[in-house]
Amino acid sequence: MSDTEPQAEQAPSTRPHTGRRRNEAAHRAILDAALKLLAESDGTPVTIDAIARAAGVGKQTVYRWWPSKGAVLLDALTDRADQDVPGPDTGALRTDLRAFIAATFDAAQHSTTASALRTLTREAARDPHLAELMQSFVGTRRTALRGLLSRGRERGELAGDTDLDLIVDQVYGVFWYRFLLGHGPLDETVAERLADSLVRGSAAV
Amino acid sequence: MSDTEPQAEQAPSTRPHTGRRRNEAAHRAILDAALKLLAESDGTPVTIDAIARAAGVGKQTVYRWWPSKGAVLLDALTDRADQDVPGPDTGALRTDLRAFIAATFDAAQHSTTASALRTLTREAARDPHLAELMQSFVGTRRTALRGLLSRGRERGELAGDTDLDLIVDQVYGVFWYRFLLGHGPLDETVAERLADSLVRGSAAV
DNA sequence: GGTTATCGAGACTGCTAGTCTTGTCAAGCG
DNA sequence: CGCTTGACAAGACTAGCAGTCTCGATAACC
Repeated sequence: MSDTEPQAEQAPSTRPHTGRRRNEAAHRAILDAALKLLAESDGTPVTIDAIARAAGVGKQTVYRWWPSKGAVLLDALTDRADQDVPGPDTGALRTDLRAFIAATFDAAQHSTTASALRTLTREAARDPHLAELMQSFVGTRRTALRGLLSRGRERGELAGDTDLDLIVDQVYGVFWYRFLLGHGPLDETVAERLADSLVRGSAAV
Repeated sequence: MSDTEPQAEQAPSTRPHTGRRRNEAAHRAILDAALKLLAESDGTPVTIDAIARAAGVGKQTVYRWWPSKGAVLLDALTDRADQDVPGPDTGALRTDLRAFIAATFDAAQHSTTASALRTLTREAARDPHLAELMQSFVGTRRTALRGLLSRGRERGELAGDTDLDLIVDQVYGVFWYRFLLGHGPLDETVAERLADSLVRGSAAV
């Protein structure tokens, strides 16, 4: 059971001691180890002990820089994940929305990010601190989508009384629901169908 | 910290010993205690120890009848929750859907069920066994909704190539998303807007 | 050159799921 | 009647994990 993992990253004793200065190499090793374990474990929780062992650091070193396990995990994910939020502006709501949704679905397909995100979500269910951190991570994207919809409404592509927040939640609702349960596809076809029906459903009369 | 709870249900020593026969009173006491704790704890996990103590039974008695904590919790919820799935049939898809969604939203508003369901979901994130049990619980409702949509499509109220599963997931996606995060309302107005835009979005041409 | 902050390692606390133990009690069987 | 047996309440125990604390080593800083 103790040797099932590829075992660390070789770095344990290699890394030079930096005395009273912060050891940036250790910082990186922790993030790398966290991301690696997050990506490998499909669903099963990632422990701090495992991260520390894989990074070749003491647990105290982890807790010196991050307040909780959740913080480490989220940091590891955002560190690598493309932080750039899609903000397509093709001039037409339907195509903007198609692009946005497709990009969102696509980003979640890359297996490394996917299993990391899945694990992170599961952990967030128990860790309020992490849940809060994830809220702000997700908030950025929600805001971008809302802006995109708002532009469309101003151009008259959506009815003036359209509930934009509801549309945002329909998009992310479907996304998370399928992403977490995995009972239906999240491909480009679905993205287009969803975008089209959302626009039609709230089109100006 | 040990006396914050109303403390048990008085029954501990009151309940008569049934010797070699199963004690149905204990069975009920466990379910009642589980539901009560589930309803009281908003978010914070419910422990088996707490259930056993509140029911005045030994932990072994709990595990004699249920395989895991999750099984007890789900059993407690389904035992009380209205198991009847809404299946309105008004003759028109738009009104059927409005009624179905409104009923779903409404059922989740009753505080007892709501916090129980929320806690249960959080636990399911960590307990695969419970997650599986919940799938079948939820599956019944998904099937009912899909049937409702299918009827509408057959009546020509939806385009023939409509992706019914995507609509189902939009409904439950929005529901769970808002239910768990609580950032937006789940009232009748939202139910109607959602139903209307879904029908319009996939209406036959 | 002494102080000080970081480091790796790992012991330790506290919490919880699930198992095992013990002594008790009544039902069923002879 | 009296012994066996299964369920029961209580709680000790194991195992796993988050987060804290301790310790000896090391190098920066004054």
